[in-house]
Amino acid sequence: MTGKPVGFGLFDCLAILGRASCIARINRALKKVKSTGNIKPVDSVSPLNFIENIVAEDSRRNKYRGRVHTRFPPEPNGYLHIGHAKSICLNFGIAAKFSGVCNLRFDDTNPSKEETEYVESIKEDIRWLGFDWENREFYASDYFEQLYQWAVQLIRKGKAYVCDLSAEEIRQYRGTLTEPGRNSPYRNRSVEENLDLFCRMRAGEFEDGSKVLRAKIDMAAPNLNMRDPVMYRILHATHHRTGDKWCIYPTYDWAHGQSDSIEGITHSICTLEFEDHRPLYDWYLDQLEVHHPQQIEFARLNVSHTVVTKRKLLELVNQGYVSGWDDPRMPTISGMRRRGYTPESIRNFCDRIGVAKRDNLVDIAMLEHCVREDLNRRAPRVMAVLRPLRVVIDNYPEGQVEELDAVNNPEDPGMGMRKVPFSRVLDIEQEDFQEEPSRKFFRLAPGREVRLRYGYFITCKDIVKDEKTGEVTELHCTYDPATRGGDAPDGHKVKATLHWVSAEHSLPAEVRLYDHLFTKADPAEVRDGADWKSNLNPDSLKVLKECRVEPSLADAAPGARYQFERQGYFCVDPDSSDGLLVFNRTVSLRDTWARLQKTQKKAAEH
RNA sequence: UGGGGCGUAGUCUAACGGCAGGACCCAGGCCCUUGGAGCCUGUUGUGAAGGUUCGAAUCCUUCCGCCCCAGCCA
Repeated sequence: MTGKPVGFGLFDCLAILGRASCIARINRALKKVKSTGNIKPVDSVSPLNFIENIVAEDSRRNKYRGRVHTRFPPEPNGYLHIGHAKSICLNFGIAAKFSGVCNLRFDDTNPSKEETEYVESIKEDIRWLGFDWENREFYASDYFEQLYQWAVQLIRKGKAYVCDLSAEEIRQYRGTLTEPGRNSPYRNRSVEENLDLFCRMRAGEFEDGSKVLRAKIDMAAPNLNMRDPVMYRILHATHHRTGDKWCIYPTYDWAHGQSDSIEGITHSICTLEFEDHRPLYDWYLDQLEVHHPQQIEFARLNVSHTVVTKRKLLELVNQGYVSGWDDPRMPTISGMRRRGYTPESIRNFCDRIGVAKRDNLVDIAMLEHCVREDLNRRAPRVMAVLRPLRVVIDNYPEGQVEELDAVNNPEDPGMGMRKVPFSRVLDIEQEDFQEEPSRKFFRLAPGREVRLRYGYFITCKDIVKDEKTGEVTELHCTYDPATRGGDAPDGHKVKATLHWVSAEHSLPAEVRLYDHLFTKADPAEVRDGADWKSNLNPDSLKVLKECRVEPSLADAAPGARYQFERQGYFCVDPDSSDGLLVFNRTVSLRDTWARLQKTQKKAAEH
């Protein structure tokens, strides 16, 4: 007998059944006793996704000596978007979970599309999201010499050749999905000739497009990627890092796997479309007999009512449909940052949507939920009137100003209190008054009493209208001095509480209201022949210039986030100047009244 | 049509031969000085048909549907 303890605890359970199954059992058991006991379910550890399961298993079996090393490999040809955030969270997250590290590597193999500006923005965005690659900042262009030497090695093995076919001819020789390709007439050049030609390609003796280096694999392979893929092309272009040192550049397929290998990556995580390329990467690595990372593919993220491909985002920027990569309507990290999203909310979103292999279209409501949830806990409350309607309190002493106490955040008493000035002339929200109140509208109307938040109960006594338009321009009300702070001593209740600002003390502000960028959940869904941009939402931006905000906002700094009570979360835009605050609406509050109105309207239509 | 992948509520995702669970959305209720937040309740699901099994989302067979690949882009 060994000296194994007799007790049977959680860890034995874990060891025998596996973690996930064990937690499921415990939770099931707890659910049964939930009504009787005060026990919390075990949910502190979110279940592992399928990639993490693979890594966990590799770790357990001591593959790569238990080492876990991932990388995030962007091409610096555009700004990062929410889809990249998913990949970043995945790669850095796995490294963190399994005590490994994650590299940042720029896959900069195409000088004609890549720029330093993109490199800088990518680094800023990853840092802002909260991830740290320490000193592991790499570039595929760092490996150009090694890649070249490896290409020479393949030529020597008779596994690569210089081909003089034009791009068009290569396409024709490649065959189709159903028909095999034909061998290039240059496929059987001697090793010596290939070596000489490849060397002269590097030396700049040939025109762009006149020659390429190709792997010699199998022109009849059912996988098109194996039909003698191009490894090097001639490109007399200036590279953002290597300048004019090179005039031949490796293709992504030739560079990517070896770059991972050089960095000692254990798990190369990428998106589904590279699944077909894996046999090619494996072939290269096997021919070279170098470290062989394991590639695992997952489905890229799609989000409803927006587009998440760099190509389309670039098009929106270049054609002026948005103001730039950081337009707050863009699903880019920089756009979302400017819009007021927090890194925490984005990371949380990436956690919740999970990782799998099936195509997906995540409802943008999930993203909005995540940022509301975060900002609800953290954003200080403040009062702002977006579309002002003048209210005069006739029985309030002229010239009197009271400083009323207001709570900064009911979710967090630690955020303290502030003073808000109250006076005889106020502004309230236009939509908080109806002359002829509709069904279930319980805000201000003639003869009705409501509460002004942190202020007094007021009753609407009279309406002033514009003689020409008939539009209500001013309300005359009376207040009940006994209700200061918002409570009636006799205990009587009012059904509505309105936000307000003091006309004399409030500050002017511009507010930018954003809606979904596209009207359709899937912008690609178009009637025959129409462009995806025809689904652009014409009302995705509304600018309100007559807004008034409470004076405590005077020193609000760009980037600061607030909840405008009863309206939503707003973020100070860098466009703000000394005289004028500019706010972006990050997301509205959940609005049951608006939803009610919608259903009422629908019911009326039918 | 060749190759590669994928089908679990309206959406996303768990369950690894053993009670189909969670989140979002939606609907209702409680509470309330935000029609906010919070709390409670509810509706809806294994693409289809066979087979193996005491037991199938899970294994097998057939079928159906969707996505990716014919860049010297990544």
